[in-house]
Amino acid sequence: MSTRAALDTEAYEVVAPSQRTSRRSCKRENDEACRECAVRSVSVCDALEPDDLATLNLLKEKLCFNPKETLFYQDDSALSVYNVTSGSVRLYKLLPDGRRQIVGFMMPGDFIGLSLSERNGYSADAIDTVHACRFNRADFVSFVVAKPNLLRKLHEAATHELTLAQDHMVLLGRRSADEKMASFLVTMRDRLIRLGSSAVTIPLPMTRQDLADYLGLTLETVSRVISRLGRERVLLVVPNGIRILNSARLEELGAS
Amino acid sequence: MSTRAALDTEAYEVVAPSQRTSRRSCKRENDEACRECAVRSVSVCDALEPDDLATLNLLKEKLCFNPKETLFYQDDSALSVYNVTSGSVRLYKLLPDGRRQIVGFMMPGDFIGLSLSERNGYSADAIDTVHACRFNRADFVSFVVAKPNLLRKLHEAATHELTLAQDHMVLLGRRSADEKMASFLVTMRDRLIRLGSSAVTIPLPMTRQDLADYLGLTLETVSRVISRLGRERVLLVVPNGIRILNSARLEELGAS
DNA sequence: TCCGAGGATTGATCTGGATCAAAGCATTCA
DNA sequence: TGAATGCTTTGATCCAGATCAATCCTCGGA
Repeated sequence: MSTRAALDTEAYEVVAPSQRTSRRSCKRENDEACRECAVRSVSVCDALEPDDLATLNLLKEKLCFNPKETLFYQDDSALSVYNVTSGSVRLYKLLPDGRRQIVGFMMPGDFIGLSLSERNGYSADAIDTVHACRFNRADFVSFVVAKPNLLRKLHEAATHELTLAQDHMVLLGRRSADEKMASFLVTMRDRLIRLGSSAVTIPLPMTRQDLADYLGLTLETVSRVISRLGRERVLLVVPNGIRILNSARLEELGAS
Repeated sequence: MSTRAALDTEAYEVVAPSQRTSRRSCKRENDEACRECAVRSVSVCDALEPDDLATLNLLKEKLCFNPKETLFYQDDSALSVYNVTSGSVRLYKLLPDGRRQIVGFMMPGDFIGLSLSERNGYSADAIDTVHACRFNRADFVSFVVAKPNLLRKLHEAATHELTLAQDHMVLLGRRSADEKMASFLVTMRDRLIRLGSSAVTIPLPMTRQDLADYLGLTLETVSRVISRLGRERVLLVVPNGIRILNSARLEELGAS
């Protein structure tokens, strides 16, 4: 059963998925080949030799999603898998009464659909404008079966995500609001550094509600914590992001 | 860096790992071949043909751990991977100040060390008496590389664990104490049913503190919730376990 | 330039679960 | 048989974060 109906009536407004009209502003850009892909080195595709990369290139469909547009819904049949090339995506699960837990933010180079399973375990929406490669799941699975290198890479990616999930459990189950925020910012900074950003300023395209649903807090608490850390000169709130002023203090708070 | 030092001085008393003396009461039982293994059908080994199973059999070492004995510590170099054949294991992460989050309970058929990575992402102790097959990690990795079937199975197991981890995040981040307990019991019951148990009574070999550290609560809250559900005739506390009396009510509370 | 909508912030108050404290209950060992 | 040890339960109180309720930006469109 899809959670689409629930979504439409709940607090989380989204844009309907898979409708050509809603993606009109973003044209297809299939001219860009996998071999020239900017995020290849940080994504699972890096496991492939030039020949196989060329084959993969034929399977891909480059798409663009507008802010708030939904890629797919939890429990729907999983027709596709995705590789994010730019922008940020929120992955989340909803309880029947509308409570939401964001289980991850996906960024350039991240692969969505590692489980290769029949149904989506969560919903996914674009936070800002998102570019992604889409693959038909069945085609992709067939391709993977013949490419042990790629399967190994997918397995590595899956176990890496599992490690992140376990860290997230510690955060949700055992940390205070301040620690949650600090830990999130430190993790985000390190992730951006790995993506090649200078990361003095951390861009936060998501709303306070998104942060709250990621950290297991309310949006008011997130706002208060950020304000307090601002007052303490640990960070500085800038438009669409946060600048870290006192990295040592933040790391101390977020220490794992 | 190992968290062993922290453990020794903290509230969670454990038995030192890898000392032959502490395992003296459990003799080696390498006579039991993989092909006759009771949990094979529910474990990753099921991916192997008879020939390969015989090879794996030579790699395995059947071990027994006493209650509270530690299999390995978080952050230590990962020398082995394990397949649990009987008993229960807690996997947990510790914060520097001793706060603990249990990230999973492993039961017969479960594989520990799916990530095949260099270091342990968590610590693991036996809860009750545990029997497990141990494999040298390097040997196991070499074996896997030549067996795509097994790699596929490991990947499936990893993504299944990821799904469980995501459900656990929802539980930790967005559910009340009652819902956490109910959801845990329902999940445990279904897991036992899949293992072939009747599961009218759910054995709980772990302590209230373990449950608390799994659910992101305190042991007092766990005790109070169980007492309340007992008073409401939803369940009955029995020695070393819980009997579900009102399954419908429990499922309603634990609904996802 | 003003207006409206969608965030974000801040304040006042409430409460679920934590914390502190004291029994209670089995085992095991002397 | 008693007493020590290691859970578990129950009670009293406290507090971090939730909830309820105004404002307060900020930015895009008229």
